[in-house]
Amino acid sequence: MARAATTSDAFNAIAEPQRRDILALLRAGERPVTDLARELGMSQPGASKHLRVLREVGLVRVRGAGKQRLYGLDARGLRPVHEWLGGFERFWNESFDRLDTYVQDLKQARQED
Amino acid sequence: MARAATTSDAFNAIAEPQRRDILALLRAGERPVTDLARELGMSQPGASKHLRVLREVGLVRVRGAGKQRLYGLDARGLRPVHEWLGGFERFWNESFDRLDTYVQDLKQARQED
DNA sequence: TTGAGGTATTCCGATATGGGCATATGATGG
DNA sequence: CCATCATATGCCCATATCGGAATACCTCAA
Repeated sequence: MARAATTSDAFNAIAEPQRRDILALLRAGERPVTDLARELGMSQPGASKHLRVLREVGLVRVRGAGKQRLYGLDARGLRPVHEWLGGFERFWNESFDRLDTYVQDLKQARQED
Repeated sequence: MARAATTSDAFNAIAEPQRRDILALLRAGERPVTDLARELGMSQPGASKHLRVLREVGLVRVRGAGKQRLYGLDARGLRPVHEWLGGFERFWNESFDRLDTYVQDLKQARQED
């Protein structure tokens, strides 16, 4: 089996940096494909492909506007990610502490050599 | 070019559901590989591989304990993800609104057919 | 030392990726 | 209808993936 499809969920979709960039740009408002491509330094087909992925996981919506197609952010798709992360927030500081004791253990072990 | 390596960053590491499950389990405390494998219904080599990835992006720490190796959570690695997401929280409700108007546009367009 | 439990690594196959390029499809204005 | 701009798709490549199976590795105990 290969890796899960990028189109499977938001977690996979935002694993790709360029797609994160696209989403970030779209916070400023709707944009046509070519705009995004130019602004992010990618090819037009490249942008279209990434947008397709984002569309398929529901992070982005399209709207025809004359010849153009305006892509807009639909941030609700990020909620599952945020919720999953929420389960870990309380461990951030704790992890710091644990690491401290861990590092001290290492030092001690080194002295015992 | 293929997809970015899973070991490249936390975003890629948590794109895999089983790895998310491992991290979630580790919130309850350190565990040896076999434990995780059994509890999550995966093979021992499978668990080891996922743990390697998590180790390489710094989401997990190991500690030898006799024959066993205890894996523990290091949730700090999730911070970048959380921070990136933070930039979108304020768009969640707004997106709702936008979607409403979008749906209404669709309805209207359909009536005009 | 040898054996045994616990874990990591290697090799394999099937599959999905992202990028470049060419080209198909769409919509608009003459 | 045609030419044109805007976008989407298809195809190909090199590469990375995850999973399974076999096996190498490590640590302890006898």
